[in-house]
Amino acid sequence: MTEVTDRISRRQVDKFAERRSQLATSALRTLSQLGYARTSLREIAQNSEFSHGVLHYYFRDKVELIMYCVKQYKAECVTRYDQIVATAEDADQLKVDFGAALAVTCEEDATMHRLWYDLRNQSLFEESFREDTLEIDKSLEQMIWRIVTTYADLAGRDLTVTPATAYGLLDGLFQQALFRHLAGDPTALPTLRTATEQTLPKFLT
Amino acid sequence: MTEVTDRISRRQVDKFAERRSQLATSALRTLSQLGYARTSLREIAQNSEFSHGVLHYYFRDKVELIMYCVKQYKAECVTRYDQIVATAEDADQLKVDFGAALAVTCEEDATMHRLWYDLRNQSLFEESFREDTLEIDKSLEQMIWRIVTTYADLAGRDLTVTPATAYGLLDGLFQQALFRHLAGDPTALPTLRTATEQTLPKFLT
DNA sequence: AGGAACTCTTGACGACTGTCCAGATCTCCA
DNA sequence: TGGAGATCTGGACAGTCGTCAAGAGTTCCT
Repeated sequence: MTEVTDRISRRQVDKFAERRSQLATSALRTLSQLGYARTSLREIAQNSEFSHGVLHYYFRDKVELIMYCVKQYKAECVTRYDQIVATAEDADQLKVDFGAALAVTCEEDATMHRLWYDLRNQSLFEESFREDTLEIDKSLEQMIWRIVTTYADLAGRDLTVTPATAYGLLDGLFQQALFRHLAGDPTALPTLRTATEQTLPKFLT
Repeated sequence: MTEVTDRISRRQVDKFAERRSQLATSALRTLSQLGYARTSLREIAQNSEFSHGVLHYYFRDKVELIMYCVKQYKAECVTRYDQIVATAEDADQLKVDFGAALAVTCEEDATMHRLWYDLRNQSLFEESFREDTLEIDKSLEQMIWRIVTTYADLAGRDLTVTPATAYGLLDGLFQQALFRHLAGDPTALPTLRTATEQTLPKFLT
């Protein structure tokens, strides 16, 4: 008896979770196109295959939906450069690969990155966003730190920056490149590559 | 005749400009508290001594009002560190003074800085914001460049960064500190100081 | 003193928002 | 196959939004 209802409820839970994820994907697409300030629940529903009422069947309110979206986005992000770390053989190659990877995602995922910066900024005004945003930011910092420490290891040198500083500096470069790229500046991405390659060595002793 | 009407119209123009500026100041206060997404014209008017209708007497629409606000904010910003540049006597002093000044404004003007980052982000979604935002960003870059070149001069060394890279890196540090400070992290401001002091030397040969 | 021009208030408008709910539709087990 | 529960629709709700305009109030010159 318990086995059966467990199986049932698990299936229902899975289906429930699947639809939540599906709706979150639609929401992310709309959010990344319009930004937080201009995205309404009706707009999200219109870009999905459901009506607007269903959003409140799967999410308590707008905040819960957006937070679910942000967390789903996080999972995609934090492992983005792990392969570069795993396959790097020397410091210079890691440096070049990392700069190139930054430029690639800056171009391909531009709207998602711009959404991330938008939502991170919203957390400065909307208290309910803050906790999750800080958690994601922390994991991004750790992701950068894996790159930087691997780079130092391969170079056989010590680091002169803290994890937070390394993340702050590189995030500044990336954000600047994203702005200029989205503004139509064709030099934004090459500049991001060279700036990254010139910055990483400065982290070493 | 022309003289008189000129005098009149100039006085009227001045009064018109004064009231615009006054309304923009109210708007900036409200915007910095609520953020772009949550600020309405009625809210702005309520935090001023006028009714909401007057906003459309002095500004064509919401976009023109906010752009006027941003430009007014710009004038306050770009000369912020000029005195430090003017009075600096050696590189180490400039380094320390600059880090301290960043930490001070990060604390005292926290809500205005958060508004700046909010509006700069909006320009990634709202095309009409872009031009002015890029212009302000450029002047901030030049402001940072004045600091950095003065620092290199006093140190008697050459620079290894472009103006854009120096701005991107330092802006990343500042933004990170602003986030953590507003999130209640008491180490944010001391960390900003030390990180700035440790970063500036990395710009030199 | 009168009147023209400027300034401001007030209320209205249509559109849009998040939320909720009654009921239609679907799924799936007994 | 029937019916219970899960899922989904579409409309209604009370608010808020930007915008506008009619008219009251003010200023200031002749």
